[in-house]
Amino acid sequence: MNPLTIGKLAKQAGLGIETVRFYERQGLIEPPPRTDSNYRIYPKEEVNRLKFIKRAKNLGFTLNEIKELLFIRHDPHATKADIKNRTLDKIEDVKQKISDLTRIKKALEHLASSCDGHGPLEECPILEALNSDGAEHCGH
Amino acid sequence: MNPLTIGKLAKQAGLGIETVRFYERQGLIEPPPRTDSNYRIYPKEEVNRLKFIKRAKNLGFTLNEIKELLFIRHDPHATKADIKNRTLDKIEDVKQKISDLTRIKKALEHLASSCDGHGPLEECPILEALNSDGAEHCGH
DNA sequence: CTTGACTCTGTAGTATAGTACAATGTTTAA
DNA sequence: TTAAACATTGTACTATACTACAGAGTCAAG
Repeated sequence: MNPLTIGKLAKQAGLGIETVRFYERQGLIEPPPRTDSNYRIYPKEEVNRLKFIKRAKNLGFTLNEIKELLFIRHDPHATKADIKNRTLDKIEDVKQKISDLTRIKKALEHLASSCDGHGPLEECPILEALNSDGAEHCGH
Repeated sequence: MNPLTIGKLAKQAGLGIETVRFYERQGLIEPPPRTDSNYRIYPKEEVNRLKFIKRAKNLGFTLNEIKELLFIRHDPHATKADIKNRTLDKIEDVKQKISDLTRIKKALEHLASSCDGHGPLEECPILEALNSDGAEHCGH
């Protein structure tokens, strides 16, 4: 309906043209159809895939991990149980990340609120935010 | 009390020795004191800093961002208000990450539960997990 | 109908974050 | 007391993820 050239696609996704072609070479997006003059033409939904890749990268996923996320339900030889297991593994990874980030957030909030007081800045360093067990925090 | 050589430190943090020296060159950890024979000796707390770096990296922070997190309250020329503002910015970043991850988690949980049914796998792709506004999801 | 902005392929260069020596010196444990 | 297992500096190499051309062809506005 409103097919996009690579330049428009890249702009809408907030990426460079070269990056889009790079993602195609890496198998993160499908090679799109071409015009008679060999120009790539993309459906507008491709913008969402690129935005997903961009944000997932920001969350610490590598391009390979993102590829797995994108294609997890497309392996025709995998059983539902296989897919479920792989999905459950990924859910665990994501939960761990959320938990780590939540602790960083708490440490930062603690620091921010200590900027309101009159004494010196709290000694409680952000360091303690990610102690391996995530248990106690500055002893209060 | 129980100072560590670089090898023991690296092992306890789950990193390579070369990586620890690399982080020192990058300013992520302080150059430690040396023995008479020029060996680095670390207090055992240094393990926590390295573990923090490791996990923060896994969350999509670059080494420079991690450096900022680690030293945010150590700039002697910054006012409390400066530090507070920088901290509030970082809190916003972290909140965005948590929100993105929460949506990925929901999409994965949806996929996992669709693996239990008898029909074909849900078409709902993980793609929609990160639509820019994060609004609707598969229309159910 | 031309000029400027777009596209193509292919190759090469960059930034980040390590990783792996080589050549040498130190510690430790049999 | 000597061999292994550790440490030192310095340099070079790698993987990941772009980014920037060159040299060519294509499209769209004036």
